[in-house]
Amino acid sequence: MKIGALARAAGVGIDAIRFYEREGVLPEPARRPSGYREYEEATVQDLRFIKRAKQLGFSLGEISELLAMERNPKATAGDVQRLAEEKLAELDDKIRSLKRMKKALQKVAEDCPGKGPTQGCPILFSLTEGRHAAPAEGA
Amino acid sequence: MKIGALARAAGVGIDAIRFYEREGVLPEPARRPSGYREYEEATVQDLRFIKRAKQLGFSLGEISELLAMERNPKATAGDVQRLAEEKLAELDDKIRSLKRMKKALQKVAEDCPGKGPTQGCPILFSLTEGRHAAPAEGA
DNA sequence: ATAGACCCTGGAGTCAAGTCCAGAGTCAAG
DNA sequence: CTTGACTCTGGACTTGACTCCAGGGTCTAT
Repeated sequence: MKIGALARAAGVGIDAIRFYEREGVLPEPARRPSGYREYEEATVQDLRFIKRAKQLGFSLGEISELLAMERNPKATAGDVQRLAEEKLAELDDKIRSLKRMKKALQKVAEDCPGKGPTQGCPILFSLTEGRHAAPAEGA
Repeated sequence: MKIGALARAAGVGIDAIRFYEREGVLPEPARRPSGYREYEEATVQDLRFIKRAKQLGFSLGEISELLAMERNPKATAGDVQRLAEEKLAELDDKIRSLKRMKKALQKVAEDCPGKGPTQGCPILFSLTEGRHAAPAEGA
Protein backbone atom coordinates (compact mmCIF):
# COMPACT_ATOMS: atom_id res chain seq x y z
CA MET A 1 0.00 0.00 0.00
CA LYS A 2 1.36 3.42 -0.90
CA ILE A 3 1.11 6.39 1.41
CA GLY A 4 -1.93 7.93 -0.27
CA ALA A 5 -3.98 4.78 0.11
CA LEU A 6 -2.88 4.46 3.72
CA ALA A 7 -3.87 8.03 4.43
CA ARG A 8 -7.29 7.49 2.92
CA ALA A 9 -7.80 4.21 4.73
CA ALA A 10 -6.92 5.71 8.10
CA GLY A 11 -8.49 9.09 7.55
CA VAL A 12 -5.39 11.18 8.14
CA GLY A 13 -3.28 13.44 5.96
CA ILE A 14 -0.26 12.22 4.05
CA ASP A 15 1.88 14.86 5.67
CA ALA A 16 0.78 13.72 9.10
CA ILE A 17 2.01 10.20 8.37
CA ARG A 18 5.41 11.44 7.28
CA PHE A 19 5.47 13.66 10.33
CA TYR A 20 4.76 10.70 12.66
CA GLU A 21 7.63 8.82 11.08
CA ARG A 22 10.02 11.71 11.49
CA GLU A 23 9.01 12.02 15.12
CA GLY A 24 9.39 8.32 15.76
CA VAL A 25 5.75 7.72 16.60
CA LEU A 26 5.57 5.30 13.69
CA PRO A 27 8.52 3.24 12.47
CA GLU A 28 10.08 3.95 9.11
CA PRO A 29 8.29 1.76 6.58
CA ALA A 30 9.80 -0.44 3.90
CA ARG A 31 10.69 1.24 0.63
CA ARG A 32 10.29 0.29 -2.96
CA PRO A 33 13.35 0.54 -5.18
CA SER A 34 12.00 3.90 -6.28
CA GLY A 35 12.02 5.19 -2.72
CA TYR A 36 8.25 5.04 -2.34
CA ARG A 37 7.08 4.01 1.11
CA GLU A 38 5.38 0.61 1.13
CA TYR A 39 2.97 -0.07 3.98
CA GLU A 40 1.36 -3.16 5.45
CA GLU A 41 -2.29 -3.38 6.36
CA ALA A 42 -1.40 -3.24 10.05
CA THR A 43 -0.27 0.34 9.75
CA VAL A 44 -3.86 1.41 9.18
CA GLN A 45 -4.55 0.11 12.68
CA ASP A 46 -1.59 1.99 14.08
CA LEU A 47 -2.87 5.20 12.62
CA ARG A 48 -6.33 4.59 13.98
CA PHE A 49 -4.78 3.90 17.34
CA ILE A 50 -3.09 7.28 17.17
CA LYS A 51 -6.30 8.99 16.17
CA ARG A 52 -8.27 7.49 19.02
CA ALA A 53 -5.62 8.15 21.60
CA LYS A 54 -5.55 11.76 20.46
CA GLN A 55 -9.30 11.92 20.95
CA LEU A 56 -8.78 10.74 24.51
CA GLY A 57 -6.40 13.59 25.13
CA PHE A 58 -3.03 11.90 24.77
CA SER A 59 -0.21 13.85 23.22
CA LEU A 60 1.91 12.38 20.46
CA GLY A 61 4.71 11.77 22.95
CA GLU A 62 2.41 9.80 25.18
CA ILE A 63 1.02 7.94 22.21
CA SER A 64 4.56 6.90 21.34
CA GLU A 65 4.88 5.44 24.81
CA LEU A 66 1.57 3.65 24.50
CA LEU A 67 2.54 2.20 21.16
CA ALA A 68 5.91 1.16 22.54
CA MET A 69 4.20 -0.63 25.44
CA GLU A 70 1.93 -2.42 23.10
CA ARG A 71 4.96 -3.77 21.27
CA ASN A 72 7.13 -4.46 24.29
CA PRO A 73 6.38 -7.85 25.89
CA LYS A 74 7.87 -6.65 29.18
CA ALA A 75 5.41 -3.80 29.56
CA THR A 76 2.47 -4.48 31.83
CA ALA A 77 -1.10 -3.39 32.01
CA GLY A 78 -0.08 -1.42 35.09
CA ASP A 79 2.21 0.76 32.99
CA VAL A 80 -0.64 1.57 30.70
CA GLN A 81 -2.95 2.19 33.61
CA ARG A 82 -0.51 4.64 35.17
CA LEU A 83 -0.43 6.68 31.97
CA ALA A 84 -4.20 6.61 31.77
CA GLU A 85 -4.52 7.81 35.33
CA GLU A 86 -2.10 10.64 34.81
CA LYS A 87 -4.10 11.69 31.82
CA LEU A 88 -7.33 11.45 33.74
CA ALA A 89 -5.89 13.69 36.45
CA GLU A 90 -4.69 16.14 33.82
CA LEU A 91 -8.11 16.18 32.22
CA ASP A 92 -9.65 16.84 35.61
CA ASP A 93 -7.30 19.75 36.23
CA LYS A 94 -8.19 21.30 32.94
CA ILE A 95 -11.87 20.86 33.54
CA ARG A 96 -11.60 22.42 36.98
CA SER A 97 -9.62 25.34 35.69
CA LEU A 98 -12.09 25.97 32.89
CA LYS A 99 -15.00 25.76 35.30
CA ARG A 100 -13.35 28.26 37.58
CA MET A 101 -12.99 30.64 34.65
CA LYS A 102 -16.55 30.09 33.65
CA LYS A 103 -17.88 30.82 37.09
CA ALA A 104 -15.80 33.94 37.43
CA LEU A 105 -16.96 35.21 34.08
CA GLN A 106 -20.59 34.40 34.83
CA LYS A 107 -20.38 36.19 38.12
CA VAL A 108 -18.99 39.24 36.45
CA ALA A 109 -21.42 39.13 33.55
CA GLU A 110 -24.67 38.49 35.35
CA ASP A 111 -25.30 42.11 36.27
CA CYS A 112 -24.55 43.52 32.86
CA PRO A 113 -27.62 45.43 31.70
CA GLY A 114 -26.86 44.59 28.07
CA LYS A 115 -27.50 48.13 26.94
CA GLY A 116 -26.37 51.63 27.63
CA PRO A 117 -22.83 52.94 27.75
CA THR A 118 -19.91 50.78 28.76
CA GLN A 119 -19.67 52.80 31.96
CA GLY A 120 -22.59 50.82 33.32
CA CYS A 121 -21.06 47.49 32.44
CA PRO A 122 -19.89 45.49 35.43
CA ILE A 123 -17.72 43.31 33.23
CA LEU A 124 -15.39 46.10 32.30
CA PHE A 125 -15.65 47.53 35.76
CA SER A 126 -14.52 44.38 37.45
CA LEU A 127 -11.66 43.99 35.03
CA THR A 128 -10.61 47.56 35.64
CA GLU A 129 -11.00 47.72 39.37
CA GLY A 130 -10.44 44.11 40.09
CA ARG A 131 -11.44 44.10 43.70
CA HIS A 132 -12.43 40.47 43.38
CA ALA A 133 -10.08 37.53 43.94
CA ALA A 134 -6.95 39.40 42.83
CA PRO A 135 -4.09 38.88 45.29
CA ALA A 136 -2.09 42.03 45.95
CA GLU A 137 1.43 41.51 44.69
CA GLY A 138 4.37 43.56 45.92
CA ALA A 139 2.42 45.82 48.29
CA MET B 1 7.69 55.54 35.34
CA LYS B 2 10.09 53.44 33.31
CA ILE B 3 9.24 50.04 31.91
CA GLY B 4 10.90 48.06 34.69
CA ALA B 5 8.92 49.80 37.40
CA LEU B 6 5.74 49.34 35.40
CA ALA B 7 6.45 45.65 34.96
CA ARG B 8 7.02 45.22 38.68
CA ALA B 9 3.93 47.23 39.59
CA ALA B 10 1.70 45.20 37.31
CA GLY B 11 3.34 41.86 37.85
CA VAL B 12 4.18 41.11 34.23
CA GLY B 13 7.41 40.74 32.30
CA ILE B 14 9.10 43.64 30.53
CA ASP B 15 9.10 41.72 27.28
CA ALA B 16 5.39 41.13 27.59
CA ILE B 17 4.75 44.86 27.79
CA ARG B 18 6.80 45.54 24.69
CA PHE B 19 5.01 42.66 23.02
CA TYR B 20 1.59 44.13 23.84
CA GLU B 21 2.66 47.42 22.31
CA ARG B 22 3.91 45.79 19.16
CA GLU B 23 0.63 43.91 18.88
CA GLY B 24 -1.43 47.01 19.47
CA VAL B 25 -3.03 45.79 22.68
CA LEU B 26 -1.47 48.75 24.46
CA PRO B 27 -0.78 52.10 22.81
CA GLU B 28 2.77 53.24 22.23
CA PRO B 29 3.82 55.20 25.29
CA ALA B 30 5.55 58.58 25.42
CA ARG B 31 9.29 58.57 25.08
CA ARG B 32 12.07 60.40 26.82
CA PRO B 33 14.64 62.11 24.65
CA SER B 34 16.83 59.07 25.19
CA GLY B 35 14.20 56.81 23.70
CA TYR B 36 13.19 55.30 27.01
CA ARG B 37 9.49 54.60 27.37
CA GLU B 38 7.75 56.79 29.92
CA TYR B 39 4.52 55.48 31.44
CA GLU B 40 1.67 56.97 33.40
CA GLU B 41 0.17 55.38 36.47
CA ALA B 42 -2.93 54.42 34.52
CA THR B 43 -0.98 51.91 32.47
CA VAL B 44 -0.60 49.75 35.55
CA GLN B 45 -4.39 49.42 35.52
CA ASP B 46 -4.37 48.55 31.84
CA LEU B 47 -1.90 45.78 32.46
CA ARG B 48 -3.92 44.45 35.35
CA PHE B 49 -6.97 44.54 33.13
CA ILE B 50 -5.12 42.41 30.61
CA LYS B 51 -4.01 39.98 33.28
CA ARG B 52 -7.49 39.52 34.66
CA ALA B 53 -9.10 39.18 31.28
CA LYS B 54 -6.57 36.50 30.43
CA GLN B 55 -7.52 34.67 33.60
CA LEU B 56 -11.11 34.71 32.43
CA GLY B 57 -10.08 33.06 29.20
CA PHE B 58 -9.95 35.97 26.80
CA SER B 59 -7.29 35.97 24.11
CA LEU B 60 -5.11 38.99 23.51
CA GLY B 61 -7.13 39.80 20.40
CA GLU B 62 -10.32 39.83 22.41
CA ILE B 63 -8.70 41.85 25.14
CA SER B 64 -7.79 44.45 22.56
CA GLU B 65 -11.45 44.67 21.64
CA LEU B 66 -12.45 44.96 25.27
CA LEU B 67 -9.94 47.71 25.87
CA ALA B 68 -11.06 49.51 22.73
CA MET B 69 -14.67 49.38 23.91
CA GLU B 70 -13.70 50.77 27.25
CA ARG B 71 -12.17 53.75 25.50
CA ASN B 72 -14.79 54.20 22.82
CA PRO B 73 -17.77 56.26 24.04
CA LYS B 74 -19.97 54.79 21.31
CA ALA B 75 -19.49 51.23 22.54
CA THR B 76 -22.28 49.87 24.71
CA ALA B 77 -22.54 47.42 27.53
CA GLY B 78 -24.31 45.16 25.06
CA ASP B 79 -21.15 44.91 22.96
CA VAL B 80 -19.21 43.80 25.98
CA GLN B 81 -21.92 41.39 26.97
CA ARG B 82 -21.89 39.81 23.55
CA LEU B 83 -18.16 39.14 23.84
CA ALA B 84 -18.61 37.73 27.31
CA GLU B 85 -21.34 35.41 26.15
CA GLU B 86 -19.29 34.16 23.24
CA LYS B 87 -16.51 33.41 25.65
CA LEU B 88 -18.87 31.67 28.03
CA ALA B 89 -20.11 29.49 25.19
CA GLU B 90 -16.54 28.73 24.17
CA LEU B 91 -15.64 27.80 27.72
CA ASP B 92 -18.67 25.53 27.83
CA ASP B 93 -17.65 23.81 24.63
CA LYS B 94 -14.21 23.15 25.96
CA ILE B 95 -15.55 21.83 29.23
CA ARG B 96 -17.95 19.55 27.44
CA SER B 97 -15.27 18.26 25.14
CA LEU B 98 -12.94 17.58 28.03
CA LYS B 99 -15.67 15.81 29.94
CA ARG B 100 -16.40 13.65 26.97
CA MET B 101 -12.75 12.69 26.79
CA LYS B 102 -12.66 11.97 30.48
CA LYS B 103 -15.70 9.73 30.36
CA ALA B 104 -14.36 7.82 27.40
CA LEU B 105 -11.02 7.31 29.06
CA GLN B 106 -12.62 6.25 32.32
CA LYS B 107 -14.83 3.79 30.55
CA VAL B 108 -11.86 2.28 28.84
CA ALA B 109 -9.67 2.27 31.94
CA GLU B 110 -12.07 0.89 34.50
CA ASP B 111 -11.55 -2.72 33.54
CA CYS B 112 -7.78 -2.54 33.46
CA PRO B 113 -6.46 -5.11 35.92
CA GLY B 114 -3.42 -2.94 36.64
CA LYS B 115 -1.08 -5.90 36.38
CA GLY B 116 -0.10 -8.60 34.02
CA PRO B 117 0.86 -8.27 30.37
CA THR B 118 -0.45 -5.51 28.18
CA GLN B 119 -2.46 -8.12 26.31
CA GLY B 120 -4.96 -8.07 29.12
CA CYS B 121 -5.26 -4.31 29.15
CA PRO B 122 -8.56 -3.04 27.84
CA ILE B 123 -7.10 0.42 27.30
CA LEU B 124 -4.75 -0.70 24.59
CA PHE B 125 -7.33 -3.09 23.27
CA SER B 126 -9.93 -0.44 22.79
CA LEU B 127 -7.43 1.83 21.10
CA THR B 128 -6.36 -0.95 18.82
CA GLU B 129 -9.69 -2.43 17.96
CA GLY B 130 -11.80 0.59 18.49
CA ARG B 131 -15.01 -1.31 18.74
CA HIS B 132 -16.17 0.80 21.64
CA ALA B 133 -18.62 3.63 21.19
CA ALA B 134 -16.35 5.93 19.27
CA PRO B 135 -17.77 9.37 19.94
CA ALA B 136 -18.44 11.15 16.72
CA GLU B 137 -16.06 14.06 16.51
CA GLY B 138 -17.37 17.55 15.85
CA ALA B 139 -18.13 17.02 12.17
C1' DA C 1 4.92 7.09 -25.37
C1' DT C 2 2.55 10.23 -22.86
C1' DA C 3 -0.63 12.40 -19.64
C1' DG C 4 -1.82 12.96 -15.23
C1' DA C 5 -1.93 11.25 -10.72
C1' DC C 6 1.03 10.08 -7.39
C1' DC C 7 5.33 10.22 -4.57
C1' DC C 8 10.02 11.96 -2.89
C1' DT C 9 12.98 15.39 0.06
C1' DG C 10 14.00 19.34 2.75
C1' DG C 11 12.62 23.21 4.57
C1' DA C 12 9.50 26.97 5.62
C1' DG C 13 5.18 28.53 7.66
C1' DT C 14 1.20 28.35 10.97
C1' DC C 15 -0.98 29.61 15.66
C1' DA C 16 -0.47 32.04 20.62
C1' DA C 17 1.73 34.46 23.65
C1' DG C 18 5.36 35.42 24.87
C1' DT C 19 10.80 34.66 26.19
C1' DC C 20 15.63 35.30 25.33
C1' DC C 21 19.49 37.34 23.29
C1' DA C 22 23.39 40.47 21.62
C1' DG C 23 25.21 44.64 21.24
C1' DA C 24 24.66 49.27 22.11
C1' DG C 25 23.12 53.35 24.66
C1' DT C 26 21.40 55.69 29.27
C1' DC C 27 20.69 56.64 34.11
C1' DA C 28 21.64 57.21 39.12
C1' DA C 29 24.75 56.88 42.85
C1' DG C 30 29.19 57.32 44.96
C1' DC D 1 34.20 59.58 36.29
C1' DT D 2 33.04 55.04 36.91
C1' DT D 3 30.16 51.39 38.13
C1' DG D 4 26.34 48.68 37.66
C1' DA D 5 21.61 48.59 36.83
C1' DC D 6 18.58 49.67 33.51
C1' DT D 7 16.76 50.28 28.68
C1' DC D 8 16.81 50.25 23.56
C1' DT D 9 16.17 47.55 18.92
C1' DG D 10 15.55 43.70 16.01
C1' DG D 11 15.29 39.21 15.54
C1' DA D 12 15.51 34.38 16.82
C1' DC D 13 13.53 30.80 19.62
C1' DT D 14 9.88 28.10 22.15
C1' DT D 15 5.75 24.33 22.14
C1' DG D 16 2.69 20.96 19.51
C1' DA D 17 1.06 19.07 15.73
C1' DC D 18 0.95 19.54 11.86
C1' DT D 19 0.40 21.89 6.75
C1' DC D 20 2.23 23.69 2.52
C1' DC D 21 5.58 24.29 -0.98
C1' DA D 22 9.02 23.77 -4.86
C1' DG D 23 11.25 21.11 -7.85
C1' DG D 24 12.06 17.09 -8.89
C1' DG D 25 11.12 11.55 -9.92
C1' DT D 26 7.64 7.46 -10.62
C1' DC D 27 3.59 4.77 -11.78
C1' DT D 28 -0.27 3.41 -14.50
C1' DA D 29 -3.64 3.45 -17.92
C1' DT D 30 -4.36 4.20 -22.60
